[in-house]
Parts: sequence; structure tokens; C-alpha cells
Amino acid sequence: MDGPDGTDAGPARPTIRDVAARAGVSKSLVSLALQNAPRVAPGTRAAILAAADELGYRRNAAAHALVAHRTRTVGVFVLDLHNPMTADVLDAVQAEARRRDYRTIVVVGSDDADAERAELEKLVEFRVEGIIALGHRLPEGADGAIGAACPWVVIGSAHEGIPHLESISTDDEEGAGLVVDHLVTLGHRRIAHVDGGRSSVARDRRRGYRRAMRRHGLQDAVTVERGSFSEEGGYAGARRALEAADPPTALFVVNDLAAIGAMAAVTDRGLAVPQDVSVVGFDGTRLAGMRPLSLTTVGQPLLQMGTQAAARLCGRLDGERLVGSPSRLPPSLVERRTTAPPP
Amino acid sequence: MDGPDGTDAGPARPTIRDVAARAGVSKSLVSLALQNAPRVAPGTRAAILAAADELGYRRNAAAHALVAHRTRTVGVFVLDLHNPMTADVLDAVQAEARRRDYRTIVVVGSDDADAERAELEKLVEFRVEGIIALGHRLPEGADGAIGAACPWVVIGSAHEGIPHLESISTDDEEGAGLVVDHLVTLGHRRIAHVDGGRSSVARDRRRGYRRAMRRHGLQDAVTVERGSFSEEGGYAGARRALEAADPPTALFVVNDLAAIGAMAAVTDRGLAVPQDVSVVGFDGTRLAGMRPLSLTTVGQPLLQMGTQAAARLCGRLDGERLVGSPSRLPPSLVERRTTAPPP
DNA sequence: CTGAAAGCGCTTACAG
DNA sequence: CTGAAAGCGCTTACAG
Repeated sequence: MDGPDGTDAGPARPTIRDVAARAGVSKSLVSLALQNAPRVAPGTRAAILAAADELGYRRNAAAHALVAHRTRTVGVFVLDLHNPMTADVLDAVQAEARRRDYRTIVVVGSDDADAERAELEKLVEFRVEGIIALGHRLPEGADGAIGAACPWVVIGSAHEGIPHLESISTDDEEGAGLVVDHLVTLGHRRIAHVDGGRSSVARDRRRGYRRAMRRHGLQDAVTVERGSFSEEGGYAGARRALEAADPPTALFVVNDLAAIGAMAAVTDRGLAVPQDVSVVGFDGTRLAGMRPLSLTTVGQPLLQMGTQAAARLCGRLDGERLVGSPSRLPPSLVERRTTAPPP
Repeated sequence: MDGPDGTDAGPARPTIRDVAARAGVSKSLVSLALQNAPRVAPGTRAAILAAADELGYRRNAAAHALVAHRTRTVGVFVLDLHNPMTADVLDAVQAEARRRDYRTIVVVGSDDADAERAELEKLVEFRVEGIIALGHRLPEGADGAIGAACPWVVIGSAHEGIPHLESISTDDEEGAGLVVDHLVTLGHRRIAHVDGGRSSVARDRRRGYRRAMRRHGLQDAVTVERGSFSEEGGYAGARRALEAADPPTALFVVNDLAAIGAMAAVTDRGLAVPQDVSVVGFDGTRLAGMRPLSLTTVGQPLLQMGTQAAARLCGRLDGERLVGSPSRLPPSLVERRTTAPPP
């Protein structure tokens, strides 16, 4: 059981050769039978299958990949496991990939750019046939060699004009506009935005906020506080906004996760949501919809986005003719219990 | 760019052979140089490295695995991506695995037992060297061939006496006892338990609840409502508990996620947490600790558990001598804002 | 220090 | 219908 080097590698697994010996046929025939090739005699096939079963034979994926020149594996880059959006999308991606008989290898984003780059290189070594990236930014190194090594589908942020790369995302600018419209309709004027920093998604949401404020004649009330896509960022940004001389009556936060942080900041300030301060997020995650949170937010069809991403990538790998490109999806305002008229 | 079958497989990647040709040496020497073998002449090595770099050479993991008889890959089975516990643990697992130069392949649990079994088979085909399982139950099929195929480390549920399998978990029974102690100290007597069904973890927590109630002379107040480890289960179980003639003043819910659902049920009933009903979860997830939730819960050292699991599994694969087995970790009560004296 | 050869576990023409 | 042979991209003795 122990290898010569003392490692616990387990017993060597049976190979096609062992199956052939047991069934009394050649390796070739075993391979054929296992592929359900039609030209194997029924009796022979049965004997081979029985032998394989008895030995607990499982094909060696490495050997298969080597000769097939295909791995039927796609890499999935996930920026932040803690973002509840991730689980919603990832579930759908995995289900669709599985349905199309593709395997997935998940890589998680990191603060360490070099580590992230190294993980991406490993994906190349594995010869993934495509990559799905999920999050408000691309992985570090995506613009390098790996970027061109295989097709990409990015979920959640838009990237136009990059070859081999498709984006599936919501119109962030429009979504931000919906938020401002909603808050203005409720009577708010001092609406602050806790942003997400320098990513393109953050930029689009910020721009949508600014434009909508201007459209409503509220350009003088525009306030952008630096935040991030995490609870901490939302908390810090909201706290700063609330400390202002003339604090906002509503906070539009860059995403649901950060909005949860913002709600904490409001509470810590001794204020109530939504009686004193309204809070709006972005993403439409399942979690933020749950009652104790009941966050008003901008909904994105997360499941469909995940499904569509996997379908497009795998479809492309399978040589399907894909018409058009997935345009930006329309956002929708999901009104729940964290917004109310200003005090 | 397009393969003969119309698929978009991309250009063939350079092999060791291409590098050898470019550097004017043999394949063997390229292989040696790439492994940093000492017996390659410095000048030759530099030429080879340069050639590899120019060609964008990346080792083919399949070919390497085939000859190395090792994949340096471990499978990670994750029962539920939506459970916030998952992200906490998974981050730590991945970081430690990466630190030890192991790759991970994540497999997500499914309601479809056959699909889950099939995913596990794929892990065998990939020749993962070990498996880390995370959740309140093992994957479907874990007791079959794959169970013996490689070492396992299970996080979050205890399984004793199974060869090749180690568990890292909290003492669930003791944790449940801490909850009851806390609630009794606050003055509660009608404490109901919303359980997690038939898994071993659910059983242990249920048993801990029952025993502690008895210890406090509250055997007549024992009420167990069927729930699950998800929001929905917590919601349904809590609602049933609250509809009773003599409703509980406190709910001990099987985990944090279900406790969030239970809080929703309390609110929907027109009651307030914790003024009317106290709610306690189990797991100590980061998310449940955030202010808008501020759930009182039983803390488990999730990060350490993840790190330890990966360290033990990879250590074992690397032939390290591991002393003892990871015993059950002590739970701790984390008192936050969802518990208060009964009305 | 370097190269030719064998082999890892599979698949795929090619004969028979 | 079946088998012997070549080859996928690598590593590792074995000669030189």
C-alpha cells in the first residue's frame, strides 16, 4: 500500500491491460468496447465489461487526454467565494457544464497577483479548453498568454473587442440609474454612492449614478465614497458618508455584499434602516433577499447568466454555430424593505 | 485555428520537442533543464529556458501525470456552495493546498445522487491523490470504490473507524449543550430545536440539545421540529414551532444558514428577534456575524479546520509522519444580538 | 554533460 | 470482428 518513497499512494489502479488479460482479449478491443464501438462482438463486449467491472477499472484521464488532444475540462475563475453572487452563478455554471459532459476546475482569486497568475498557468498545463471568469474584474494575467490560449466567457463585467472573449453582464449604468430613480421617487435628494473602486464594473455603476443624479437635477448632491465589493468596503464607505456634515438619507452601494456592510455602519451609527437611511445594493443575490436582510437591490438573472455562460463556452468548444453575442442583459429594480421615504 | 471537426480548439501548444529543436538539444535535456536538474550545463540550461520562454511552452499536465504516477491534485467535495461556512473553509483549504503545491478540483454536491456519484468517479479518473469533503454528510458513493481509492479528510462531520478517512469536526453535542445553557441562563424554558434531518451532524446536535434540556430539568419542554441545513428548512421548521399552542421563546437552529431562515419566520409571524423570540445558530460563519444579522451561534474555528484538513491530507500524501489524529475540536458560544431574556 | 531508447495508459489507423 | 503497432508528451534509467 505504501510506495517505495513512503508515500501513501494507494494500490496501483488496474489498466486496460489488466482488463484485457482478464477478458482474454487485446488492449485494442478493450478500448473499443469501453467506447461502445459498434464493431465489437456482443459476447466479447459483455466479457470485457464484466472484467472491467470486477477489477474496478476506471479510465486514466491523463492517458486519455494525451491521445484525445482534448480534456473536456473548462477552468472557472471565481474572484470571491464570499460574495453570495458566486454561489448562485457557480451552481448554474457547474450544472450546465455537467449536462454537456464537461468537467470544471475552479480557481479562486487572490490578493496575491503572482499566486493568481500561477493558478492560471496551471490551468494551461491542465489544457483546459476554455475559461469562465466570474467577478467584477478579470484574473491577474488574463491579458497575457493564457488570454489567447483558449476562449473565455466572462460573467459580470463587460469587455468588448477582445478576441476569444465574450461577456455576459447586466447593463450596470442602467441599473444604477434605476436605483437613483427609485430613491428620488421616494423623495430622497441626498443620495450618496459607496463605490467599488477602480474596476470597470465599479466605474459603470458610478457613472450611472452620476448621470441619473444629473438627470434629476441633483448634481450638487452627488457624493461618491470609496468602498469595495466586500462587506468591509461597504462598511467603511458608508461610515464615512454618514459622518458628513450633511449626511445622506440614502446609500446606493456597489453590490449586495458591500450593502450588508453599509447596513451595519448605519446601525452602528445609531440609525435605522430604512427609517433613517435607505440602503440599496446591486446583484440580486438570493441571500440578500432573505427576510432579516430584505435588501432592495438591482436584480440580475444570475442563474441564467451562469447557464448561458457555460452553454456558450461548451457549445463553442463542441463546434456549435452560435448566433450573435450575448448582449448586455437588462437590469431590474427589486424593491424590498431597506428603502423608504426619507425621515 | 479551427480543428478539422470545426471545433475551436486553438493552435496546438508547443511541446518539449519544439523547445528542443529551437535550442538545438535533445528532448531529454529539455526535460532535465525544466526540472532544474543540476547536471545540465549552465549555458545549455539558459538556452533551453530562453527557447521555452519564446515559444510560450507550458508542460502538459496529462503527459506529466502519466509518467510521474502522481497528479499532485486533491479533490474537494463541497456539499453546498450557498452555506457561508463553505467559503470560509474552502478559502483556507485552497490556500494551504496551494502552499504545498497541490492543485484542487472542486466538486459540488447535488440533489441527484447519481450525478454526485458520477462526479466522484470523474475524480478517480483524474487520479486525485486524496479527497477533502466538506459538509454535514459525505458525498453519495463515498462508501463505494472511491472511498478506498485514496485517503479522505472530512470537515464538519465525524466518522470514526473508517480506514483512510480522518474527520476534523467540532464536538456537536457539546456545542448544542452550550446553546441550551446560554438560553437557560437568560431565563428561557420553552426552547425548541429546529433540526437538520437525518445526517450524523444533525443527530449529534439534536442529542446534545435533548441531553442538555434534561440536565436542566426541562425534558417536558423538549420540542424538535424537522428542518434542514438550508434557509428554507430553517424557515419551515421555525414557522411550525411558532404555530404551536404554547410557542417557544427561543429557537436553537441546526446551523447559521437555517437560522437566517428561522429569523425570517419569526419576523413573518409579526414577532421580533430577540425581544419576542431568541434565535441561535451553529457554525460561526463570518457572514452571520455581520451586524444586520449578528447571530448568536456556536463558533467553530473554520479557517483552522480548512487549513488543518489540507495540511493533513497533503502531508500524508507527501509521506510526512503525522502524529495522532485530529480529535474533535471544542466549540465555543459566540454571543451576539439575537438572544435576550424571554419577554 | 548529453542523447537514444523505453515506457507511462490510452486510442487509432492498419492488417488480417 | 480482432490484434499488433505506432504515437500522444513527457521522464528516467542507461550509455557514452
